[in-house]
Amino acid sequence: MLYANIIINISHEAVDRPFTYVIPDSMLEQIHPGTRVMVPFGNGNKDKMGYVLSITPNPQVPIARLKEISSVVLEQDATDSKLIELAAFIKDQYGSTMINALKTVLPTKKAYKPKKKVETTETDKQGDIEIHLNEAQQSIVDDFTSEYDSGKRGTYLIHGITGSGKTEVYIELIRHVVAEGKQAIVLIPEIGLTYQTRMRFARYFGDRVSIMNSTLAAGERYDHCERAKRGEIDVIIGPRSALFTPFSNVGLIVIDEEHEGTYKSENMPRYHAREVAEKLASMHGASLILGSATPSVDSYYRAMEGEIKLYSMTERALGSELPSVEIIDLREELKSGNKSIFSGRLSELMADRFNKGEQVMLFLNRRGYAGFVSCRACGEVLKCPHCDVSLSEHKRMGRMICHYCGYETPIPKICPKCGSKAIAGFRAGTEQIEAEVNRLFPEAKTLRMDADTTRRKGDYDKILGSFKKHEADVLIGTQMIVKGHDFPDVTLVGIIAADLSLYSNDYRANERTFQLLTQAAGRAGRGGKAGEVVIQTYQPDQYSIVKAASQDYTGFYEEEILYRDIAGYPPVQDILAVLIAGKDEDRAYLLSEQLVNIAKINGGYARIIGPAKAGIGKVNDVYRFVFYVKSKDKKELIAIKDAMEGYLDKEKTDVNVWFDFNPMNPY
DNA sequence: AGCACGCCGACT
DNA sequence: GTCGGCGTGCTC
Repeated sequence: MLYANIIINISHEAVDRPFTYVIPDSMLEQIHPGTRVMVPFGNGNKDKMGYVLSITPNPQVPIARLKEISSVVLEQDATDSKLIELAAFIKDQYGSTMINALKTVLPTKKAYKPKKKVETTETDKQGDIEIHLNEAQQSIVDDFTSEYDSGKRGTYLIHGITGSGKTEVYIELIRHVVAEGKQAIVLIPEIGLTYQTRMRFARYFGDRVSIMNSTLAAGERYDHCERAKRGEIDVIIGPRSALFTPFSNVGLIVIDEEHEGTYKSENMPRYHAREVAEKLASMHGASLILGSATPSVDSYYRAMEGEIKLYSMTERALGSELPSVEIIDLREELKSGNKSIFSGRLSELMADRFNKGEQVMLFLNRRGYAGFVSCRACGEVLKCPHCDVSLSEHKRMGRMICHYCGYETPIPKICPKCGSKAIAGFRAGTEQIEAEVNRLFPEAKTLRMDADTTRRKGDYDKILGSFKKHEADVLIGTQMIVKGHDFPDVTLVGIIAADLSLYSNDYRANERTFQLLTQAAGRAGRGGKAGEVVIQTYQPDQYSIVKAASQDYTGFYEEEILYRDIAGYPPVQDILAVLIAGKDEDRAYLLSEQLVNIAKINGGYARIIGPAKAGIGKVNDVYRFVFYVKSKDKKELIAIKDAMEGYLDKEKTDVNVWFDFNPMNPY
């Protein structure tokens, strides 16, 4: 006998969980995850509509209490059942409860107050504007559309250097599928679209395109969903959650900047938008386009293995030259007595640009004025009393902040341990760079962009807009200034400390460094003028830095994949991280040992590393342990995860367990 | 969300 | 005695 776990279509917290029903033999064929059924519910046995989540041979509830499904709904809502099937996929792949998977996938049913009307674009009407494609762009469009028209579907990777014009290619491909009455989903990294790109899409698709903001309120998201359901839009552009737009017939999914870390969810379930998009594409019979100037090693590996098709664009669309890049060895600078943040070469070039009235971008891979505060007399480091990490200094606010739990305390004047006054923050931050620029070039106007100066909605656009209007000579910032913005007057990019992103103990450190440097360098010389890039580093021989300087992606990839292969890291092997957290340290450790045992019993070739105290062993007074399971066969890892989930279902414990496949950050 | 069960006030 | 108030709690 088979049973169905069903969620009742009532929008209320209290019944927002599955109920089990007997599947009558006559319905066995028709019932799958996502099927809409009618079931008797509640004391009055009123017929309610529900969605089948999953099918199981052994129900959790005594069989005597179960009722039968009364009927299968004739008109199946294809979009809803697709999304539920997608939720089931997410649950299976990443490990989570079905409810959590559903919550990430289904639009909020909550009613919303229609406040201000949606921002309207004051653009030209949809239609026939030059799109002019160059040869490289046109050949991709031709190849893709001919495959598409012959009924072929699949995943494609467009490797196009910065400025090669990927957006125009996307627009052409989308136009092609939209012309067939299908819809398209375009994913962009959380950081948002530039104004120009937004305008370009609006120009081609008029009011048939909807752009989701990453700071979207629940009500607004609901509105997008309703419009999509009513068939009022053909194209949705948004962050990873835009995948869950209830379209009836998706023809194409585009993931721009596919290497970006924001495509991996940091909440439970920790799904990767790339993988979910591929599943969604196959459900709809759609194709998936991945695009990047610096493809993820994961995707490029798949292209090299012949799993997905690779397109390359190696020239800038407007024909401007790639910038010339110099690597400056900071060790030599120190030897020659230069203690400034800027090397001699960088300050020389900055002076030159200020004289010419051109603009400079200074990039630092570090947040705020942050960094730990330590005592130079006794060596004491200020730590969070609740977490196993050092506190970060936020000078402007005069406070020390824990980036893990939010704990705050004033910046101390004397060392709490020995009373010395020699207590101070280390490391360069964007604030310090700004101060240094002001000191060396008092006439240069500076703008700073980092987590502190972009706190409010609109700050981001304001700073970039102001820089674009040339209201400042220098833009100093973290990661967020390197994303695809065109500043034609920028002819110099300075990377202050290229190796900062190498110091994390994470296998992706080199990949991340290469991507950041390549993208930062790509900001220089986008107008007619030639650009120069200065990369300052203490490790001038590191391959990720050398290859970024020569803008040599394949060279980087070849070195990187060699290392991944030897070390057994993704994409050559898959990793399942299991995080165990509990207030009681002993119980948490005991459970991690039990789970390791289950992994050993259920795994054939999988290797297990741990359990060990997590890198950050305590957060908010909760103790954390971690172990990793590695295998060349992802299915094996999923089976191990399923076995552990089964154990946890039965065991009932106050210790929390999370799964994370191919984690983006070490635990 | 619905619907029943439940334990106290004013009604035939 | 008993009809009905809606507070509380459960729904496979």
